[in-house]
Amino acid sequence: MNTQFKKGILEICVLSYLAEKDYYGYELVEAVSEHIKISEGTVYPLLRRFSNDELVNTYLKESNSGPPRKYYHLTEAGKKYYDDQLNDWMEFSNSVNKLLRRKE
Amino acid sequence: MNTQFKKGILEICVLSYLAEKDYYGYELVEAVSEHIKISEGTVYPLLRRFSNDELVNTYLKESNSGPPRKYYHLTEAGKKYYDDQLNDWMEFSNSVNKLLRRKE
DNA sequence: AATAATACCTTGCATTACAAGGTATTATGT
DNA sequence: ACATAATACCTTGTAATGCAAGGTATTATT
Repeated sequence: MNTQFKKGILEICVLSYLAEKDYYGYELVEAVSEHIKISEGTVYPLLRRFSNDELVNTYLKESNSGPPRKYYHLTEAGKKYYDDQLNDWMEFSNSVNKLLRRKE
Repeated sequence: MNTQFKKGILEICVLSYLAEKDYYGYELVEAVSEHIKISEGTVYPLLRRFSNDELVNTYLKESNSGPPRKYYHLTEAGKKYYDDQLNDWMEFSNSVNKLLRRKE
């Protein structure tokens, strides 16, 4: 799959899950990857950015089957950012589809 | 509009026009920009790549209202590449939409 | 003669995804 | 007990692409 297509979209995908409930990083990799392959090397830096921009806050939680997990919780700013990005994406993909179907 | 969204897609947009008829660079900027803003600094390097990969061939034609125009013509390889890219894009955007609507 | 419009082009920057590497903990197989 | 796999975190360097900002040259307009 064309890697370039993913630019900017994987961010929305991750936010979409975080809008539902708190996730830890590894869990997000698996969840998103059910639909679109995303790498750990993509997710962790992305979550770090969210954290720096205060779109999420984080907390650690012990696991009984492995190392401790770092959970990410969407802030109000994060929810707003998600809504905005989602709107932009819808507009964008509509524009692309209109362009591609302009001959009909 | 989020610049990242455009990565890889503008290529398909340009190909979509070239699949119809021969265009010159400046004309492509205007045509695509009716739907999605694309810069000259994007189009010319992109067309250069197409040319290097032999997805297009080019010819010059005088204009009676300005400098000569460099036209781009899609090769057979270019058509195939366009079809493939279009398929990938459809698959990709379907996957994204499925992910975003998974809760319904 | 000066400005705008057309048409071509390049350089350097910003952004993001990923492969490939690493560390540490717990589970499983032998 | 020991080795391997699975889980879970992380970083570094590379590749790709879009764009702003610059440039050149031709023709049209004022």
